[in-house]
Amino acid sequence: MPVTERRERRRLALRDAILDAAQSIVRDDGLHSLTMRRIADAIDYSPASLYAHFESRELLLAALCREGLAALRLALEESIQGLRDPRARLAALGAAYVRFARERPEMYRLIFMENPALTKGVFESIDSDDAAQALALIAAPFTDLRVAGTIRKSANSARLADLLWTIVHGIASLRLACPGLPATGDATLIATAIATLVDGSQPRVARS
Amino acid sequence: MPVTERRERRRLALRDAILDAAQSIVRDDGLHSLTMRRIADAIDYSPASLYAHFESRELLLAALCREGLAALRLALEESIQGLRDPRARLAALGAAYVRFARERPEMYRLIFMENPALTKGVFESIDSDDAAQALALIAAPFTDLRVAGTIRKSANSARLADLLWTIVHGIASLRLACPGLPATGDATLIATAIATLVDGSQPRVARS
DNA sequence: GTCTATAGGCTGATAGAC
DNA sequence: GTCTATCAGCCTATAGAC
Repeated sequence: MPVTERRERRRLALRDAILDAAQSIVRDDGLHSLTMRRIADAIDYSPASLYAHFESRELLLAALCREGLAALRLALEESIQGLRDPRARLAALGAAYVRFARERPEMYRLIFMENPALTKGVFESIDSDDAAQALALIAAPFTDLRVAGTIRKSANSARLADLLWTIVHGIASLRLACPGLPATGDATLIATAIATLVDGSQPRVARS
Repeated sequence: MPVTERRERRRLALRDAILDAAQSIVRDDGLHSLTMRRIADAIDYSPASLYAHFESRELLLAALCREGLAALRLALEESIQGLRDPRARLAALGAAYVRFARERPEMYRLIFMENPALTKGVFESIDSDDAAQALALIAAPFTDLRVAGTIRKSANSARLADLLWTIVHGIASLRLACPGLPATGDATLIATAIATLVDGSQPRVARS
């Protein structure tokens, strides 16, 4: 209620407006169209004003990146709401991951394909353990499968999760990079991946 | 020996020199440092001269991209020289693929992570069926395994090859994008991938 | 084919008035 | 905090002389 608090709220609102505008520009016209001038135009401010809220374009991109990563984690979480079967959860997670990349390709590019320094910085920034939580989301079903005895006791669920992440990232980034390749569709790739990851980790039995 | 032939040879030599210079710049200072000016400086010509050999920067990049793709295919071919065991060939191919991306990160970026239009154009250009041949290289061992009865008759080697490509591309591009993630090392990821792809495709047997 | 010169853009960021 | 004006730099590509 004090004046300074009101001011602070206004300040944050403008900061959000800047990030929202940036997001729209990235979504509509791609990452390389995101210039300070274009953001300023979109919110009807002068380019110079932006520097009162973000020290540099680089830091603005990092903030955008963090928002995107949080959105990705949310999409993954929502995808497994109500699913109890571990295999079904893996399938849902894989599909949701690839769908996110398809629906927001430029955001996915920003997070994972643009600037290693940016990506690394965001993944290391403390308030964004979104990454770790997302990976934990993927690892949990593998642990369940191991406990249930579907896959062998020696199976390493963290390693399997890393591998599944690698696969869905591979699918997503290949789609964004060379549309049409590989020829096998998303759903088939994901299904084959999960089937072989699980079957290939079954308890060993004697074979004829 | 006619004059025109000599001239043509000189012309091609200069074209190669341009591409070589471009390659060095990309390798040393990254893709975004590759400007017509810098190439011209490197070969001691004026920037304008380059346009006598490449219509535009875009077409120069496409030529560079094709060279990179050919080099990748060559690296894959060399990696399996003398290897007869299908599993060993798969392992070698995977390792060689990821090594290529690690050793020439900016080239890998150019081929697969930079500009979808560029990548698509290169993959569609007729003289670069390097892509198809590289994929065939990966599919062959799976076919051998099927013929040998190690994996089941219904296994689709093209699909498994697509999946393995997706995996190694996933590894490669994650390494370039966020160094250190995932925590599992390249070799382990590749080994786990191949082991599960093969084991997960074994003939089904009765289980206790 | 190669040159010089330059057109015609764009960019991120800052100084200083208000 | 926001503005105007601008710095200082980069870029691709072309015109026209030789």
